[in-house]
Amino acid sequence: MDKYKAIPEGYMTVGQLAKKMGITVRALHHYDKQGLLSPSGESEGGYRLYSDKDIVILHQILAMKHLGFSLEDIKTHLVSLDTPNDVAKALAEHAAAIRSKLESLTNTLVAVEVLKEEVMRMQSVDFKKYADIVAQLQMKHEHYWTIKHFDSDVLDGIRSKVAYSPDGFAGIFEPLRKLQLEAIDMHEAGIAPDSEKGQDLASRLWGEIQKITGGDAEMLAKFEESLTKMGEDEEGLATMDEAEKEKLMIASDYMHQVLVIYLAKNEGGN
Amino acid sequence: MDKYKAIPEGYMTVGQLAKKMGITVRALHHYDKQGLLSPSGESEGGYRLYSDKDIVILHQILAMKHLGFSLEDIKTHLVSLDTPNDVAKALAEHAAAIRSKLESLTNTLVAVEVLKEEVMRMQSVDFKKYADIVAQLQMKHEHYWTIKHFDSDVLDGIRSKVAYSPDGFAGIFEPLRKLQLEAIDMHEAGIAPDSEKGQDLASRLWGEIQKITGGDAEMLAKFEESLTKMGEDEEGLATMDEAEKEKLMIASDYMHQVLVIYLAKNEGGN
DNA sequence: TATTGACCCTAACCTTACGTCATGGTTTAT
DNA sequence: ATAAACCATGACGTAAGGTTAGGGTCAATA
Repeated sequence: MDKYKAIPEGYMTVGQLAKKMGITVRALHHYDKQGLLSPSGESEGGYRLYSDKDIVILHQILAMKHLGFSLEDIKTHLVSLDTPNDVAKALAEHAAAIRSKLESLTNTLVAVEVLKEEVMRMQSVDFKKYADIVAQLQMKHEHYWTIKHFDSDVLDGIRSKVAYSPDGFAGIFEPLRKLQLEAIDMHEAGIAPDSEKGQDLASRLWGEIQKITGGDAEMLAKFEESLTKMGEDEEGLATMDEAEKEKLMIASDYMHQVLVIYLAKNEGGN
Repeated sequence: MDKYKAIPEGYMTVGQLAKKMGITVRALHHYDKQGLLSPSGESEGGYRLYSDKDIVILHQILAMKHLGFSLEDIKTHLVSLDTPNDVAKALAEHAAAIRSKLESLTNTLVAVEVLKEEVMRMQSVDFKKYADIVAQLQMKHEHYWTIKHFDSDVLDGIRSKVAYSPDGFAGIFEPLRKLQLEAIDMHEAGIAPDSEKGQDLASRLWGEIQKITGGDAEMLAKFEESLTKMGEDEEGLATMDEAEKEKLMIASDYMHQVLVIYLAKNEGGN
């Protein structure tokens, strides 16, 4: 009655294990070759024989895969023999990652539906709108104080970039945000804007600005302007607490100083 | 002041377009070679020159890509010259797909958090639990009346499969659900269970059952039993309306008849 | 015991959407 | 004219297996 039974004691072949776990034989072969799961037994003819111990490991592999880990990451985790606390920490981190994915997927959903409405209402298709919608949804996040006071022309000009870049908004503005934080640190450390470190910051900052504006002259000018007038806008600042506001102003001020010197020195070059 | 300007009238080179849209030059090359977007101009030296018309197309490409379409699908849509209504329909379909992804991602999130709690509480790691949690979340859906009355041992035995199969629950039970619908149709058409068509259904049904149970004898028996006693369970049926209940019973009955004959004929074989 | 059918082995090429060189030509500023 | 910055084509690489191909192995049957 039972086709699979006479195979060695307590062992399963690839096919049996695959069926049981809902994966393919090829996947098991792959995991073996990649060193993720080598069966603990072998038949005389060279068949892979998996034991219960192997199944436990396979469960871990599949669970982590379901969580979005790459096989390579899974492998290192398997070797690292982590304690329950480590596991809990990793799970918590992953939960956060999933949450942000959920958020961006939700944005996408909204964008699709808004676009659909547009298409039906206007009886015409304009996919450029899609980028605008996606970008605007992403820019709404209060979290990104980085750009609160940018000229709206600048923001308009980069919508496509924000929408289509692999990591969306963050992918574009995260580097800039880091530079802002650096600027604050340097200000607090009393590093002079015309010092080597200050000018190094300026150089990287200018590079980022170029990247973001795409070298477009008009946008470049407006972008610069936006940087220097950060903090003047009362309305936008209303939602921030004092500490944050303070930081923003310091960063803005320091970046401005540093840039002015940098650009004066490198007028023609670069 | 503007580095890029002396290039032909109203044309951009790859690099300029790439910067503007936040993608890479390589991607544009790729789209060209795949026949998705060939620039409408060319310089004497063989440079690709993109016009505004090309940008419109690129917007469509990038938007659809963001929505999760493959380049190949995008290509067919681009040539199909769809009307606004077609576009709206496609968008609606995609919205549904996104919703189901959202749902499964939400499940994943819950599973991760529950598992984390478990790990912290028990101070031990058991990844098998993960599959159980994920599977149970998926099985909660009322929608799947297919399996409402299955023996709980059967359900226990396939949790890993449900959790890890690429399309989750649906990936495993969708074929079975289709067979149920077929059974109803055949019953209504008055096709005899021992006719050729009836036995064809039986054969496919048996195949599915084998796939789901993985050929395990014990589970196979229970699965069969579950099929035949569908509809007896009052509690589970309470949430269905009459029409659905009726259908379920018809399907269950017809499938049973068909299977009994099939198994009697193919006792030893197969 | 020999055969059969279901299963297993390894090897090797295929897939997506580009990233990343390598090599060499083009444009434009100086 | 020459360099800097851009562009072209070509070819190989990636992740996680899918998919043949060619050929052994296992367990049951004749």
